[in-house]
Amino acid sequence: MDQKVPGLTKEIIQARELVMELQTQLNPSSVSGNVLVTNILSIFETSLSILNQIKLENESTTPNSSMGHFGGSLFSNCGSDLFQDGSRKRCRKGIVTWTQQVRACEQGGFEGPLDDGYGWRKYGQKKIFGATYPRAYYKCSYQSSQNCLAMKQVQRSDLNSSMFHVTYIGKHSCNETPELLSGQYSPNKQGHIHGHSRIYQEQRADKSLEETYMNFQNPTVQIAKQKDKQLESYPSFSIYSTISLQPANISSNGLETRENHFTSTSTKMQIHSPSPAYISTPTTPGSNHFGGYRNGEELLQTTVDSIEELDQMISSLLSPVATSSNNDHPIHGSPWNWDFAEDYSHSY
DNA sequence: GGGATTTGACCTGT
DNA sequence: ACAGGTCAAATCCC
Repeated sequence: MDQKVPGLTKEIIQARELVMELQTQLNPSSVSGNVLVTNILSIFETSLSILNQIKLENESTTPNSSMGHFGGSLFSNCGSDLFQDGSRKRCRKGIVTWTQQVRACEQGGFEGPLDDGYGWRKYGQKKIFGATYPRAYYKCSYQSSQNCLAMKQVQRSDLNSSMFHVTYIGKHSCNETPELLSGQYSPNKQGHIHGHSRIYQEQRADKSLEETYMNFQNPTVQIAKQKDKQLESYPSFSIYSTISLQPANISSNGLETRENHFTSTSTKMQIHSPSPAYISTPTTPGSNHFGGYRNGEELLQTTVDSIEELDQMISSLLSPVATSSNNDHPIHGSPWNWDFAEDYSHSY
């Protein structure tokens, strides 16, 4: 098997390039077409991650990775968190952690702040051994004022530089609710966070995102950037996260069986949403749902049976209804099922 | 002025 | 010993 990994990796990379080429020839107005292509690319990304992990496991003397991988998200069971780069994450007992893949699209403009509407404060950035790009560490802005212990780590994918791996650690205990889903997280709306206007906050977030992106894009950039910050002309891009529409097949030990990613690609779909962490979802095992999560709490879920329905859902998400400022549930009238799912909680 | 980010130093787990 | 994670002073930016 391990001898075949390089060949298989090469084949997948070739296929991915072909799909990328196909994507450039797609009609931009074809939502479902773009969704499918994006989903295929995401599957390639996942496949490459798996192959890389297999390779790392074969190379290491500790082959027992206990990382579960669900769709675009990775759940840690905290036994031996083996990352893509082969590094291990410190075990955090009793704390929910999950990873999601967030796509950065260089062609687009900024669709909004990098993060999920919560306020994050960057407290560190570290070069990770064996990884091309550094990992950035964030804490909830309200850690000190509200003792919120939520954190996240952002690292650009080595295998697909347009993808970021975002690891959320812990749930928010602060009172601040993300405003994107409630329609208040609009660049045109003002609010105040800790004495700063929302606009200022978003400008900071956008700048942070931009700089973070540049750091991840080229680890050496930050040195030059520091000297020449005002003169740098950065490319614009937007961040999209993935939504898994089909749950991963889960084996008896609770971990996804990898083969099923390949055999069920016709029904396992992902769409990219302009609202990053809100709609992205670690797929809940064992249910055929389309869910959204917000820092560990599932926001919504529904079942998708057809492309038409998917289109309708996307339209709902992108419609003005979804950005109405006074809705507790901003996607009224959409085919979403607002029954909140059981906590998928992966506390260990 | 004050909050956020940067980054080298330090801490901690393996 | 080493690598990941965190701290905190310096710096940035509004």
